[in-house]
Amino acid sequence: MEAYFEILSQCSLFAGITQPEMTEMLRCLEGKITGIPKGNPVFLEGDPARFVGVVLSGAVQVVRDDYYGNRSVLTVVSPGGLFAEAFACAGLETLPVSAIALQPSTVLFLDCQRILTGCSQACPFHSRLVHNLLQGIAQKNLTLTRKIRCMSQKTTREKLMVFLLDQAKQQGSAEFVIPYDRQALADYLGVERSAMSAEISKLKKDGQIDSSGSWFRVLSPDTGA
Amino acid sequence: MEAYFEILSQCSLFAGITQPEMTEMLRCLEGKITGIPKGNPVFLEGDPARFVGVVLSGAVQVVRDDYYGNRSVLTVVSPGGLFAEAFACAGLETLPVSAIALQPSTVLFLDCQRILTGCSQACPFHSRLVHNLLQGIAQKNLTLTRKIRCMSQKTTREKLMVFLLDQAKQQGSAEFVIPYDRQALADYLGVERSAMSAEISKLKKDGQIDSSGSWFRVLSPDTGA
DNA sequence: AAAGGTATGTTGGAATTCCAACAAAGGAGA
DNA sequence: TCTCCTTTGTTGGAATTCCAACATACCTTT
Repeated sequence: MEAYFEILSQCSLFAGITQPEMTEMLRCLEGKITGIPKGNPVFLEGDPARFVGVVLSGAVQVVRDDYYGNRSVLTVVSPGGLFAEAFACAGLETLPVSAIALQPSTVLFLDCQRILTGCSQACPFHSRLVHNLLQGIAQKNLTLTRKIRCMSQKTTREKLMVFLLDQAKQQGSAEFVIPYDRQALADYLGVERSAMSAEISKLKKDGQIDSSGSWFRVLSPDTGA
Repeated sequence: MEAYFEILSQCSLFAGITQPEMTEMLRCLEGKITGIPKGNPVFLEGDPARFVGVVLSGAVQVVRDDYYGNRSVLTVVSPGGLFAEAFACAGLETLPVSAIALQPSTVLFLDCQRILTGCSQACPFHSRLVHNLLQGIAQKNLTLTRKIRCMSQKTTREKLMVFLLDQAKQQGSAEFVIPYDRQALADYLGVERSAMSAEISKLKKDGQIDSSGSWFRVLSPDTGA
């Protein structure tokens, strides 16, 4: 278990927790480490949603089947990544998704109730763990909300401007660098890359923004005042 | 404070907590009840994001200003509703939004750290409170994810089908009733109401679905097998 | 039953987006 | 430096969506 300390320390769930604390904690939580052969399920839709998973090695793909059984990939989780935490914390009885090992993988399962309830020994790190869990889910909440705000705009131009103004506000400056290339930005906004590129050009021509690569500047609108 | 028991008991944060427990808890948490005149701010952007708010009476509007100062309404919170919880839990130092009382309102503020940390008296209801808080945010997470899954589809038809298949799966039946009228559904999916109505008609004509009002049935696709 | 109002369905042209194909601009490696 | 490959920008026609206007259905009130 100690072999995975480095990976675990990168997991948001264990932020600010040292190795000795972590080993004690894992014992206390009765965390279970399981190896899963490539292509095998980590869990299946309908399984009880009791556990959060941490990928220790390999890669795990979370997939969802619609009513007809058409499968779509939701996420791919790398070592250090957490998964299924929202389902467990939301109080779902069963999982609405499946997870499959893309490579031979090692996964740490933690009982969500055990994380929340705290142990009889009043282990002092439970509150930290809960804090981390809550913080992670709340942050994801904010990123999802931001994305929806962009995607809700009607036109590509509006989606872009909402995104860029949000970045400017977040980074506290009219000049900033975005963490996406054009294709990733288009995917994020839910539009066509080429159409988006064209729109960026138009925004530049119209004097609304300036940009070069992943660098942008939003220009003060001429109020005419 | 007891006057608000009925409202508080409807708040997701206090689910499963009885009145005597609640009064003890509020004392323990040092909850502060404040009256806010109509039109006055409940809090302003930039204020420390330490508190979660519960509307006890009136109505509170959460608004966001973009980089240029254009204001947009994010939510309107009614009595029993929780707000600012994601910001406080995500660990933001300052609030990225403002809140304004639409009517003369009463708001209960709770220190988020105090909720999470637990009190020295080992008040037995803290864990329930944390559980409720986490569960609420996790559930919101799932609803946001669902919405994004629909909105990410390219065409109105695909958005509709993803939504309907998701409903069928959630409700465990090919027949179900949706909790939206046409306008609300269009807003949810981010499309035009009239275009969506037309698309529903087409889907019916194509034998993909059957519907009447808020009742829908998704029909098994003819696999040709 | 009539009238008014609201929600829903339908339609046609304007506007926008998608799509595919290609051009241009870098970057990495030989 | 040259070549190959990836990323980004540009363009035109096809497809889709928006928008506004109107028709129809349903519900409530009188």
